[in-house]
Amino acid sequence: MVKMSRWSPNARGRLEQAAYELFLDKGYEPTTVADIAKRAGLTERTFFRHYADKREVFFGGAAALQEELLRALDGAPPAFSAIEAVRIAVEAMSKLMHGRRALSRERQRIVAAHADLRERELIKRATLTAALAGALQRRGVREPAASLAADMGMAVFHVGFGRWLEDPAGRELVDVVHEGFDQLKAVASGI
Amino acid sequence: MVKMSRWSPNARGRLEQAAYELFLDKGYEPTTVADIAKRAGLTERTFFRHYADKREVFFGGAAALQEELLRALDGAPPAFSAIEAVRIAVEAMSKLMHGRRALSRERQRIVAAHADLRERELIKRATLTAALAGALQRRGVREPAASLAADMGMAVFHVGFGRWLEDPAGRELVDVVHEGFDQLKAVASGI
DNA sequence: CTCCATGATGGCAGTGACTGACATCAATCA
DNA sequence: TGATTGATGTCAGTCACTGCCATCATGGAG
Repeated sequence: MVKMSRWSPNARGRLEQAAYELFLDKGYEPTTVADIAKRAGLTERTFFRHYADKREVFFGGAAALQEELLRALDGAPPAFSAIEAVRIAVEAMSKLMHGRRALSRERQRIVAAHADLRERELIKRATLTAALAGALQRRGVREPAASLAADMGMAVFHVGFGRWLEDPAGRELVDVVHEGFDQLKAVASGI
Repeated sequence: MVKMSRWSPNARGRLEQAAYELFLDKGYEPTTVADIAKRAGLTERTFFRHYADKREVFFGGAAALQEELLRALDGAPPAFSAIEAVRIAVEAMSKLMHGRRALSRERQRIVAAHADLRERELIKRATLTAALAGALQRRGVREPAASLAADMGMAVFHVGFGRWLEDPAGRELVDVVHEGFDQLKAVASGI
């Protein structure tokens, strides 16, 4: 039997939905948290029970990315080098963006326009990087190789992501990222 | 002849000094901007004329780093590969930290303890990275090699910086970073 | 010399993000 | 039946940050 609450279900999702609608409509800054809560049929106070702050509502998907990243890394053959394992993990994460290019571009447009949101995005990236480095260490990779490999992998992802959004050929992110690792190797071989 | 102002000189420096003293004394969050301004003999309103926000007072040195980074990159021999040029630039920037290890460690302790400040630090790093990538492009390096090389260089700096702060041997940052580039090459050769 | 523009500052009233404390009340469970 | 739980509401408060206007030495134009 389905549990019935006295509250409308999925408050968190309604808040996220309301936030996106309002951000697209009148922009990020002019939209107050009270506006978002009102549109979701809730109060400002309740918004802050679901999201630590106004920006967080934009980054609900980060947890799923991290799960996939770590899951894939753990699945990489033990014989793989650090950077090969990172490549597997980052490419697996990239597959999650399949079919989301238009959405991603909209979102990126908003994030790029607001320093607040860019800061938050960078911290999400740093968190992913640290998680990746930690998982590499548990795999037996020593420092600073683990941190460097993690940073390099996330750099390839980040650069690839930006190119994917602009790619006129409409390739898949996985493919852009895959190629990025080859380019990384080429650049590094210049030392 | 020296210009005499009716105001005490170096308001900006006094604000920075006051902020550090208060942050070390009672911590970052409990210190209000009004506290800082008062200690500097100014008002809150004036604080915000010198610093865009409360965090910015912590990152006054970033501009000097960027100048040195770009200056050194422009001075690198044209025949150098992208990553070699980046190495020159990042190592030059690293030299600016000479003799500042104790200070840096204090500062890092505060920054690490506050998500706000970590976010701001990441944006400073991203700004440096973007500036470096742009300078590489003006040098003739194409994308995505320029962005990848810039990201790799900043990753080496970042990882090296962390190791430098903890290094029991007390080596210079330049040396830690120099070694970091070799380790980067080793990691990348694993692809 | 007079007057005016400049520029760093102060004062003040506001907005909006975020927090702590307490109340509410349907569902659930002992 | 009665206690507990958990998501929510209400309210007052703090503090970062902004806009607007006033102040007032300095320096230059006339």
